[in-house]
Amino acid sequence: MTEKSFAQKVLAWYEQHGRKHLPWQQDITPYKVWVSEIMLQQTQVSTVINYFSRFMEALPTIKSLAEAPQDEVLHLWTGLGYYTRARNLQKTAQIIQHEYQGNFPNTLEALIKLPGVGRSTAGAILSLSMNQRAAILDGNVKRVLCRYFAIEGYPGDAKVSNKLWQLAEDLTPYERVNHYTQAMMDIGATVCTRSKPVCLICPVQTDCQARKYASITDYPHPKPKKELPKKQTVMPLFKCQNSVLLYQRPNIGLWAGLWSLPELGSYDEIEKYAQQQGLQMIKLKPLEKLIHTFSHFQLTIEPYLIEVIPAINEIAESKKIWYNLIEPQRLGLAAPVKKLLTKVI
DNA sequence: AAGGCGGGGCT
DNA sequence: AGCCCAGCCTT
Repeated sequence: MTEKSFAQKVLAWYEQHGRKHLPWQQDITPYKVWVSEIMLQQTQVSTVINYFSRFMEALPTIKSLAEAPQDEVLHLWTGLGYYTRARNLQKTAQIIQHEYQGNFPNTLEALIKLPGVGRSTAGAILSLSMNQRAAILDGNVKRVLCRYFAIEGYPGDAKVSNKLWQLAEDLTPYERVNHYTQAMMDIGATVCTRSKPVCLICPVQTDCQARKYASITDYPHPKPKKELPKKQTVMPLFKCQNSVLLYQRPNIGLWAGLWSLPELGSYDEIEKYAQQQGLQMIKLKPLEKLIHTFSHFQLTIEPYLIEVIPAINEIAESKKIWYNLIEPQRLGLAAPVKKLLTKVI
């Protein structure tokens, strides 16, 4: 006896555990599958059940949907979100009504052209309602495949997505595609869940690569964090005895109202700045660079510790202070500034 | 508080 | 092609 194929295992699982009593699985039609798929794109099954039933009661046919007032369609959609989908739903119903004599097209190419129907939804309609061999790749299936094959990379990335589609199509059986498709979605939704997957009851656990390496929840890889824009600044710590020169930031913008070190564009500006402030530089020592991450950018701080002698007739300014490191004044400091100050005591 | 979801629309 | 968005829900 030869080893069962992936699809055979999935189909065997479907017999026992697959969902067969959902409202859109009764007296299956392309219309029901389509409406349910659009709803399921954004909402979980338990919620969709009620919306779906109400929707079908009010608009039981493509024709009724095509001819309904838009307000009626949106009313039935209220609470589901993504309202352009409700509008697309009606647009597509009108196209089917007028250009396809009320019958769903039965090819991938034609289905994909319908507004709101992409490759995955088209695959679902073909396989679930027409038992045509077509693959789907919704979030559930993506997760199952990413884990089973330990797919590296973010599934939203085009290269990774192409790979997943290829695998999804290769695995799709020639018989009982409808059951296979339903089973894949069910496994993703009930077994191979995002967190706490129940591998022990999974029909394909033995060959699952992610499970093999005990790294199930490492897959699918998360969306890579966008690299934050990088900015640089030079911060001189002008030090005289136990005090460092700080200045107060304006009341708007970054670090509003907090006290900070001077922020200079480059090392070359230090001397000029010191001169302006009437500071005589005695000794200069570069400190270790400091990276500070904001929500929207990353700031690399190049600090320099500079011993200075202030001018005799130094002018006091309200926005300027000699901050005593031994007996610190009580005032607000920008976080990285606070950190820098602890290093020079 | 962040991230996922399938497709559309913009660059 | 790659990026961002929608609106609600889960984690």
